[in-house]
Amino acid sequence: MENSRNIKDLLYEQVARIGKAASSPKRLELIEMLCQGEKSVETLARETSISMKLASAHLRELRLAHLVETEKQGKNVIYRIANREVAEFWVSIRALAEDRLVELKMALANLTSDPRALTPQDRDSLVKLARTGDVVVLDVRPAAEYEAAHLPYAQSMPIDQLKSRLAELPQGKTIVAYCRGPYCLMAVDAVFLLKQQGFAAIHLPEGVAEWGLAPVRLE
Amino acid sequence: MENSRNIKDLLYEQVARIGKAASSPKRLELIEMLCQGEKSVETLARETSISMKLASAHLRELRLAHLVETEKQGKNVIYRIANREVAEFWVSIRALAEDRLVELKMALANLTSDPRALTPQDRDSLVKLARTGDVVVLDVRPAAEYEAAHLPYAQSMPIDQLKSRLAELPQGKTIVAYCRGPYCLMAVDAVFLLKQQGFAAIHLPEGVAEWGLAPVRLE
DNA sequence: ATAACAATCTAACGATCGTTAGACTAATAT
DNA sequence: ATATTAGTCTAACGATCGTTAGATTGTTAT
Repeated sequence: MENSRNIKDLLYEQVARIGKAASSPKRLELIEMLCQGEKSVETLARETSISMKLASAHLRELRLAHLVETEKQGKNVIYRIANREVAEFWVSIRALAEDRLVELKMALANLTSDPRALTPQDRDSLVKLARTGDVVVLDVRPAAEYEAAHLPYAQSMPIDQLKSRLAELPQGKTIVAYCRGPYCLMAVDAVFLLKQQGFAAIHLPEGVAEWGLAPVRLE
Repeated sequence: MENSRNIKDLLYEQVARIGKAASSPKRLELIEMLCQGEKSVETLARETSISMKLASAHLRELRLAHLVETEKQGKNVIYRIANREVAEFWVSIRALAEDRLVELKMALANLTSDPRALTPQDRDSLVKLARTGDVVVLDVRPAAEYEAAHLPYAQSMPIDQLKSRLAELPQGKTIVAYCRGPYCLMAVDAVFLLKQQGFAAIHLPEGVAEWGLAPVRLE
């Protein structure tokens, strides 16, 4: 019957709303930013290198797709990801893109020769090494993002403070630096700087979203 | 530096290609159809109620995003899903849509009061019951799709043959009918018919994609 | 009250997308 | 060789989208 066709059209149309939200590069970047923690429109615009007007327009789309939520705080509007499932979706669509699109695979290979992703076992080992203090896990994102969520036993040292705080780091140990994820290049820069200064540094191209850690609300 | 901005733009743009492919209702429906097994453009157009020209145009987009592959067979072009990851993505974006979009949740609730999804344990139990023959798992999709992939111990009985083949079904046992997935209504119709005929029938709103079963190539 | 600021809303532009029709290509059938 | 069938390519239409500018709404500071 033609009725069931109408029902089907309606169902697929709804799912397509999510696809549409994920069809713009800037909206994806905004989602990744929000996976790091809640942020104001101003901050989001600055971090993604777009105007506040454009950021507001894109965030509106994400809000209409119920992927993000807002809260007014003084004269700022704070955006946050709706729930953990949104972060999982971001990781999942990115994984499919890296699996299917050769252009993306090559761009990432050019970027860094680091291992692309850790297996769950790798992660367990890393956590164990970090707990015992055999390696130092360094979170080089802004402090607020570290507060919202960070990898187990990680230490906060924002990239712009790194140079002046090198003395806090132990000389003999391996340093594992991470940031917002594989498309964020702060940890790449950090490793470059650390190696220059004689440290044994490794780049971990993952972040809290990849580890399934949802950011907490901050006051 | 502005250079890292260019790199980032490039990376997010690639991921957005996948989002763009998933931003059209018809393309999503085509993906779901292909999750059932490989099909010609003609078949895909008929099953999704669109013209062959439009189907060809949409399939082209999916091909450019490397989500589907083609093979020429005589004067037909056979489309198939690129790999299992694509099917997983379809299940994942649909899950997010059902989680976030109230409209979708309500539409599905109106459609049927059946349980929405089975837990892994539920699936194990069902397989066990099907193996021992305590329930009959009925695949009401076209026979070719059953051939390409089907749930464990399922029996093929296409919806259009169901009425004439009722004698093949045991009277006392519970019959679990499934089709292409929660947005496909063939199993709903089948259960309606079976109940009318005095059978104890249940609708399973899942399909091979939800069970992580990749369709095999047919000759 | 007035000014400054954060953010949204409205309107507008060019670019892209969904859809359809018509010409075209390649494979099969007569 | 001609006709038929399956599918793609091109061009074109209106609709939607991304982006920017200008006006507007709240909120805070003076």
